[in-house]
Amino acid sequence: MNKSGRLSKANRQKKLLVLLKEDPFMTDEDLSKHFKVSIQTIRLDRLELAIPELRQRIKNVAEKNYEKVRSIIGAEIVGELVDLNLGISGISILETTSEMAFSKTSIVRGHHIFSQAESLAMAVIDAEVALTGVSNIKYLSPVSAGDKLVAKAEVTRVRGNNHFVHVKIYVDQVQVFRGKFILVIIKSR
Amino acid sequence: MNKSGRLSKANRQKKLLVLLKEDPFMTDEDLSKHFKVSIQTIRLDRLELAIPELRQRIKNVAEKNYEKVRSIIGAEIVGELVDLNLGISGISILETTSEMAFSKTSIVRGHHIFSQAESLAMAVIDAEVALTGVSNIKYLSPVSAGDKLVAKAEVTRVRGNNHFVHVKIYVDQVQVFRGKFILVIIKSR
DNA sequence: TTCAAACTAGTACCTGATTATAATATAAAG
DNA sequence: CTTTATATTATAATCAGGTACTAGTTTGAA
Repeated sequence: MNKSGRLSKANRQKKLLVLLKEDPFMTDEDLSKHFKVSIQTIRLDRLELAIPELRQRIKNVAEKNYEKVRSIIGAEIVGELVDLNLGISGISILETTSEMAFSKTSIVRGHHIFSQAESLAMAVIDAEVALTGVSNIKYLSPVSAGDKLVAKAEVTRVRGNNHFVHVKIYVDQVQVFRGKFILVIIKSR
Repeated sequence: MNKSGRLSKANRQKKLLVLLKEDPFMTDEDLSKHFKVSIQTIRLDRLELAIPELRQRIKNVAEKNYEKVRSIIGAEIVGELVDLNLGISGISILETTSEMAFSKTSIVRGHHIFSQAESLAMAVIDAEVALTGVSNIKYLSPVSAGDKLVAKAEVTRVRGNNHFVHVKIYVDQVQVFRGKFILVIIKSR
């Protein structure tokens, strides 16, 4: 820090990145006041760091989350369906992120794993809507944020409207989850 | 529709609302081309319908979802914790929305219900992080979008690091779910 | 002291708007 | 057919939050 109470360029730019990550809604003017430098300096910093302007940043946040909310909350299937034999088996992949995990341990919260399994189980049943009746599940070992979950579902038995689906989830070939789902078909396709 | 292929004012304004709900990222210019009217007409429409300008709309989307993504994906607990006796019992409430349900039937996807149960089970255990080991769950009857889920958790047994938690979920006093969770404490508080 | 890096200042221009005022088109009614 | 009301379009000035560029000023270290 120099005598006028300002930070060095490198220091300022580092803090700028952090600041904008936390609050992407700050104008150059806000930032110039915050760092006690001119607007032009902020602009130069953004240019050097390849940080887009306020409106673009807001738009990015909007688009990213617009997508995200619709694909996560409203997903018909959690994860990405990579293989499907309707009524027989299916495979889905879910890339876990730090948001899905406990911040202290980076261990992915169980319900994300469950969600992938359940939605895959539903996807393999060839019916307009199936509803989970009963399931028996076991988490075999903890999953860390960043792990790529590969879920494999197999229909093991069909008895009337009841479909028994077995789902196993792996991380690098190591099984981390298994679950038995009993799905009831509401209405056939 | 008049002879020049344009819609009536009322009709256009109705469609304008729908269009912007679907895609809030359209400029006045985009809209004027879409409806084959002048930009000024679009502005008058927005004024009459009290629709904010593009940038404000984008900002709204950004802020709303910024919140949402962090509170839904990153939630430590799904639903709202309304009562808690650490190590003994707890109650949480989850207001279901149409996004949590299958669009065709409005039946809430099972994993949302499971998530509420699991995260409540974890909350009642007095430990820094607990991890679900095994659970046996049953969906007793379908939940419709808009239903208010009241989850009640009770610790039924403690054996070393294993905690047995029973969770029941109700809609209007009627039970819709039950689940038995075995939680393993990783590290005590 | 000097010299380059860092910073500041100023100008012209851009987009997607605003507001206000005026002109014109269209449809319905007298 | 003309008047009137409503709807639409045009025109100009202004704004925020920038970009892009040029030019000048500080400042700290050699």
